[in-house]
Amino acid sequence: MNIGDAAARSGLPAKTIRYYEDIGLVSPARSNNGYRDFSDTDLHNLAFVQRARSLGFSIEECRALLSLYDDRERASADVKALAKAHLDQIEGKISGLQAMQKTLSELVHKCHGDDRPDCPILDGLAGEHRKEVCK
Amino acid sequence: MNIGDAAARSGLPAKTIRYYEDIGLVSPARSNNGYRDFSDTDLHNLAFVQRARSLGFSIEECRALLSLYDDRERASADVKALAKAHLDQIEGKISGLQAMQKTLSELVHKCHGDDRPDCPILDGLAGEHRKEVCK
DNA sequence: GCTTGACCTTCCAGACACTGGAAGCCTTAT
DNA sequence: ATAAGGCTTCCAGTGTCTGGAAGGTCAAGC
Repeated sequence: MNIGDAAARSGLPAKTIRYYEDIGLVSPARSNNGYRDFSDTDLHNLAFVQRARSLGFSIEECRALLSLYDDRERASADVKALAKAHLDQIEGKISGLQAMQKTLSELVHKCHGDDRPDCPILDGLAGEHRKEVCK
Repeated sequence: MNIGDAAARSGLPAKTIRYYEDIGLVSPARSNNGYRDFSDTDLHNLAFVQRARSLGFSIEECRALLSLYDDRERASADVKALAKAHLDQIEGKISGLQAMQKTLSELVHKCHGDDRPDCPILDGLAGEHRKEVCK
C-alpha cells in the first residue's frame, strides 16, 4: 500500500507518516520504484500511534506503548503505570488551564468593553490588581 | 538594573529575558560595560508579559497586549476581544483535555494492572474497542 | 596586584512534533 | 506525447525557550 492510502486509512497526513519513519516509529518496506509499501502491521502501528497521539501521549510514550504492545510477555501493570502517569499529566494541565480560565474570565467580565480606554484586563496584567491575577 | 535583578523581580529566567529582547518584546538600555540596564518600564513590561504568559497568551498576543497597554487611546473593547478570543481557546483546550481524560481514565480503570499480559489499554489503542477510544 | 567566584556577554544547538516548499522521478489516463 | 497527480528527498521554519561553551567584567579578600 502506498503512502497516500496509508494516510487515508490511518488518519495521519503523509508528511507525518514520513516523519514517523524518520524517527523510527514505523519501518515500511520499499517497492521497486522506491515508493514506501505499507503492510497491514505498518498500518496498524500507524493507527495505534494516531490514537495514542490523540489521547495526548508524546512520541516517546507512543514508542514505549508500541514496544509494550509488541511484547506479548509484558505485565499489564507496566502499561497501566505509563497510562496513569500520562493521565496525571493531563489532569495537571486541565487544572492549570482551569485556573487560567477562572482568572481570565473574571478579568473579561470586569471589562466594560466599549470605546473608552480604561481596561481592567490590562490593569490586571500590569499588576495593579495583583492579588486577582497572581494569587 | 542588571539582568539578574530583573529576572528575580519579574519572575522570569535571565535566559528568557534575553530571548524576549531578541524578539523585540523589551529593549533595555546598555551600560558602558555592555551589560543590559533595565529601567522600571522595562521591568514593568517583563512582569506584564510574565503574567500574560502565565495566563496562556502567546508571545504575539503579549506583544499585542503590550502595544494596547502603551496606546492610551485604545478602546477597551479591543482588549476585551483579544482576551475573549484567548479565553475561548483555553476553553477549547480544556474540553479537548477532558475528552482525553475521560477516555484514558476509562481505559486505565478497565486495566487490571497486574502481571498478566492482556491489557485493555493497549487493546483500546489498537482499535479493538474502537468505539470507546475514538467515538 | 592577583586570584577567586559570581555575574555578565554572544553564539550555536537542541528540544517537540510536525509542516511547507522546491526539485525531480514515477504512474496512469487521455 | 503529454498532462495530472502521486511519490521521492532534502532543507528550512514553526514557537518558546533551554543548555552549554567561550570569554569579558566586577567586587572581595589576600
